[in-house]
Amino acid sequence: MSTTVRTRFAPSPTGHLHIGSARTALFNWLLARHTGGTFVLRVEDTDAARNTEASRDAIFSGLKWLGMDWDEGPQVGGDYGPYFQSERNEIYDRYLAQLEASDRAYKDESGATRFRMPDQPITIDDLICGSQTINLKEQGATRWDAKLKKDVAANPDLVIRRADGSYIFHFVNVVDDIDMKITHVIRGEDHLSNTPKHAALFEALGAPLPIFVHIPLNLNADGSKMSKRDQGASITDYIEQGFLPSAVCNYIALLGWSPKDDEEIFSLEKLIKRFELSGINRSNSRFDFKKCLWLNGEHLRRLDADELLQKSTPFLTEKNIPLDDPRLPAALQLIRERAETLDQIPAGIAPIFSADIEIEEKALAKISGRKNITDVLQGLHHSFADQSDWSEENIKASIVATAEKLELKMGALMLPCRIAATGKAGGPDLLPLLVLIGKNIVLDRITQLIAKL
RNA sequence: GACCCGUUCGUCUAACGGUUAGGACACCUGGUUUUCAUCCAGGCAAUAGGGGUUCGAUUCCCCUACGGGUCGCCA
Repeated sequence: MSTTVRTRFAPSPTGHLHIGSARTALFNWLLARHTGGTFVLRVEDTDAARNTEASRDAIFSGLKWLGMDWDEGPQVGGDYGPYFQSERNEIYDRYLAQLEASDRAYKDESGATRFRMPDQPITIDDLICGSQTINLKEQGATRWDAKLKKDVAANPDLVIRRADGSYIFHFVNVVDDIDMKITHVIRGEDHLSNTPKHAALFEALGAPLPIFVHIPLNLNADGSKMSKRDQGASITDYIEQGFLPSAVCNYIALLGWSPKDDEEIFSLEKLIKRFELSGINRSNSRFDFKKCLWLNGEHLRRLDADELLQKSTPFLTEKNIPLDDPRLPAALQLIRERAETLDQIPAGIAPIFSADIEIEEKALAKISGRKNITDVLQGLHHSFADQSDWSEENIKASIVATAEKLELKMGALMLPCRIAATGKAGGPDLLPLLVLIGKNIVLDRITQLIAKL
């Protein structure tokens, strides 16, 4: 048996959990789960000035919300800790001593420690991008100055420790991957160009290279780079808008990875089963929120009643919809067929639970011009009032009877009836909705609408 | 600017030299539901451009264009 897969997600806690980072985490997590390996969470907080506790918590809770757990890391521990880089200085000191002992690192005039870049070509193999060879000493001898817009002379030796003793990303990243026995480094393609440097460090530390997997980046819908402020960039956007974690995972998995067949609605379990590194493609992708929305609707419809209630609860509470109302389960079943996100649920079923409704102007405009609108509403009112058993069948019978009396088609009465009862032109299936609202309230609302016209 | 990666319908993608270039979202049209949504059927729509290699290129090679990335004592 080959060695067990160990992957890691190594976020820097300097902001919220970005959707692109979430996807990187997901790919690492999926590979570990697919292969029965280990998923490690490591917090890269070596930049004390930019790290915040709030950000760290947002990342943890974001991962958990998405459904990802970690086998080693903060909160759960593990054999290769600590899992905060800020607590690993002794380990870094030890590895640094190793480099210094072999004269691969030295202190420069400013007091910072530099890694002596080897003067020979370094070749890395990337599972996605192929192999590439580069001479870092040659290429590092100049540096692009963005302001001057030209190359300037530079020291090719990599700074790995600041004069104040704190360590630099490239060094700690490599040391931790060695020390934590990471087998697959799955990360964004923005790190591809850094990888030869990392490979040089691995070599100097006498460690074998992990398998590098640089995944393509996600861009905005217009092709621009996705930054923190862009729509849908933060995982909290999805939480607040009522997306389901499984749908978000499903969608981001499909950005850059393909099962190679026509299946595309995946639960987390199914993703684990199907995920293969060979299904990752090479080109950047753009976000398509409409497809994400569609996928969310699909996941919403697959929820069982209990899950639906549980997922909807925060959104219902926010809009003061009573959780203990016996009509709620039926209402949720009614609305779930046409909701794409959880936050669309309360508005759709609010007419059942709130005493007052607001008549939308657009809706009103659709019927206010009709000649016989008052007759229609009065006819419905009379016929409804006569029903002693407020059932779907009887309501339908009332509508049909009223339509015949007025020499109209049943369809012509549905919209006025809907607007009277809910204030909206669209919504859940009307007959069961009327049942749930209740006879007396429906009658009152018809009366109120007549008064308005 | 140098180096690196990429480029199939508007978008996500399939097709590991031979397909009428497939699927999905979006969009459009019809049907079902006497409402709304679902659903069903159909339609629109792509190999960036130019050279090779080959009997045959979406597929392999080169050039150009475009997009993205890297070039920090940020991660």
